[in-house]
Amino acid sequence: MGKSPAFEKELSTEEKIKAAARIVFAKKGFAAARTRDIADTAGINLALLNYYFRSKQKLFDGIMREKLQEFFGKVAPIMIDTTTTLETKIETFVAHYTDMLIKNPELPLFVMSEIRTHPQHFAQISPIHQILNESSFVAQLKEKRPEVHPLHFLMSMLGLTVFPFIAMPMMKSIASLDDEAYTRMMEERKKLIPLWMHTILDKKPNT
Amino acid sequence: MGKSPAFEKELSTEEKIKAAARIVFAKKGFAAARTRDIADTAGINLALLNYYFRSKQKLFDGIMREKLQEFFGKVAPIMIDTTTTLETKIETFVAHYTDMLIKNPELPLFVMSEIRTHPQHFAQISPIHQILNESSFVAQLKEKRPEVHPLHFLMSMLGLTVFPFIAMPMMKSIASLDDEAYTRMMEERKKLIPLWMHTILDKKPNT
DNA sequence: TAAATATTTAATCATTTGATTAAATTATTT
DNA sequence: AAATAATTTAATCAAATGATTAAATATTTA
Repeated sequence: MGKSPAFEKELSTEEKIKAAARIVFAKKGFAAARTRDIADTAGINLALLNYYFRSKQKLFDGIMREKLQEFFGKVAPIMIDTTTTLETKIETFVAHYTDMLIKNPELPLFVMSEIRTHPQHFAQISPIHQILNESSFVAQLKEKRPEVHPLHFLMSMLGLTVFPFIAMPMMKSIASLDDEAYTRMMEERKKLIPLWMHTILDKKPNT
Repeated sequence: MGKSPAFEKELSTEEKIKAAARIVFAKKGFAAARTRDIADTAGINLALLNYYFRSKQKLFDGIMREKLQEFFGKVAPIMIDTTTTLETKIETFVAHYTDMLIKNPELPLFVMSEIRTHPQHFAQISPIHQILNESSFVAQLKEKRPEVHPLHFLMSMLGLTVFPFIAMPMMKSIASLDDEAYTRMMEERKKLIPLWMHTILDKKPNT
């Protein structure tokens, strides 16, 4: 196959395989990714994949654990922090996630697909379940809007932040935008989303 | 394997195959779906799949075209309609999509995955590109908030409406909800999202 | 420096899969 | 009733794939 990515030098064979696996699994998913694809991308012999990782499935599991940790690992500390205001939490979350997803736009679809097909992998990430059960964030939401289930606001904040990355190819096509223009829109949303979240939180229905 | 779904009677063989294909492809995606899975689910002999559809890929393409049409086919008429207000458009869109996705919660992930891996399939759906280029909806957004790119509001409305279905397994797990409770939350959002969209549209930044 | 260990290679294999086929059966047409 | 067409079946096949293996090479250790 063609030239390997630039990571070919300086990395150990094991790290080369993982780097290649991140690329190929994110792009194609588990079933459509071939071990030959991963070996070619890593620039190594196919047998080494089994030598280091025992099987395709084990390699995938390791990459997925890492990706789930990357996706969810930082959200819990933001939400649990009792020293920050609700406004700060929202701004920190939106800024952090937008930056991470600009770097890894395929991550949400990758992670959500895996959670839908293998929910048991997700259940193992214990910090996630603290978000609703014992987080300062939820306590602050309940205090501000006790009549609305806090999950509504959580999924709205996630929807406003993450969905544009999930729908990125569609949105770029609809609006004829290139990557750079789309990234600029995502940067704009770092300011817009916290503003919107606060207007949503402040707005009570008229009755 | 096992007992076939209830559609086994009354449908032609061709329709049985398509119904089974919708189930298996939505659940597993193209690569992980085996033609034997589809045949078993349809309760027919494997060779009939090729007799009627020529190949797995052609069968998939037909189902995907149908699903893309289902996902996008109704949004354009809502957005292009020059006789309805912006408020009505938002309410109609949210109500329609929420109802559709309650019935087909795996549809957004299925469609978004395909658009990401094969954007050329999406490019063929011409009504979608009318949404930004010549729709009443966008004209109304520009009139109301000329200083904000209308794509922000489109992706926000989609994010608020569609993302909770993409993240449904995750959200159900986090909040320990069953399907029925989650569906009730989605119904609540039919009222909440239009309200939120209007507060977002009405809120200008303080300067 | 020899032995032990780790890594790598090319070849190979078992299994799975999508597709094909000849023959049989059923349905339709003449 | 016979001929034709459509549908179905069981068996089979070629290709691809994940995994294995023996042998060679490189590195480390005593």
